[in-house]
Amino acid sequence: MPELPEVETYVRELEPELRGRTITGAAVTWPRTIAAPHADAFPAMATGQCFARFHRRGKYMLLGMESGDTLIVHLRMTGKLQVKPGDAEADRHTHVRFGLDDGRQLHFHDTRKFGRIWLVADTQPVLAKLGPEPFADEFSVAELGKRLAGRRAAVKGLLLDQSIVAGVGNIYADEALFLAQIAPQRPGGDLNEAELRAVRDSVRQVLGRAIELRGSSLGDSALQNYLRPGGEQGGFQLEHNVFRRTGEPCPVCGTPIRRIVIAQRSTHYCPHCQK
DNA sequence: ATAAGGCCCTGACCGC
DNA sequence: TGCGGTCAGGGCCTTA
Repeated sequence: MPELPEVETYVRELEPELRGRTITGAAVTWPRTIAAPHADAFPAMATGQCFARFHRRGKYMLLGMESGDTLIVHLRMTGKLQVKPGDAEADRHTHVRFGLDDGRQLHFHDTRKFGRIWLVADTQPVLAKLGPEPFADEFSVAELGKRLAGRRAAVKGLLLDQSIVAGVGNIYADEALFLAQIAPQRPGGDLNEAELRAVRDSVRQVLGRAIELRGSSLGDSALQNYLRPGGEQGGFQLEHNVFRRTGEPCPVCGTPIRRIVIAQRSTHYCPHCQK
């Protein structure tokens, strides 16, 4: 599932492909994909726009246009944004197609149909609720402590809350808590300063390494839920310590990795190393 | 304010 | 082989 490292990879790899290209047309075949403007108005608003600089905020891709508008793309579970040859067919899971002035196409493909696209002049309303970027100074130990203070919910669930820190999803929450040696079911408000620092540092470490390896691709055959824009796999799945390794030995102590459910999400951890 | 549960979707997978 | 039921999972919405 695309989280911050996967979205960062998309932004880095798509910008050189698309920058300077002009959209010559757009077709929407699953209207709910378009969050704004209304799907009926989307093709006309997109047509004629030229791609400029790309950015990322949390798990949102921000494709800046020369006009100042921004095409915001959230891949959610299974979304993919891929540049294709001009004669590429749209399969049943391709819900938005853009024509480009170099003859190629840009396809938004999404098996689960949870992904969303906005084309807006002002990104602020879409991004307003997001917490700090993990690599920003604003994601300090003190700030994290303030956001977790008094919270009784499990720290794992709180790491998935995008208003606490932006960009962490199920894979990286589990991997960060393993590195931090914190049990995922611990109430967030119970962490002391050293533990908060361990969580903060581990989130950065795991996301940074995953960006270097261009994300995690999990082998779910047809549901292969993350591929880079060119269709290649990322490499961080080879370094997962706990995620989807239930029953396998902990790489540190050998205790079998345990799977539990927290906040309706599968959670994987080492019951010996994580206190 | 916080927490918990439902919902959107589809394909994989399981048991019979 | 075929079929029905269950599950995963991010973000948003509703309910308590």
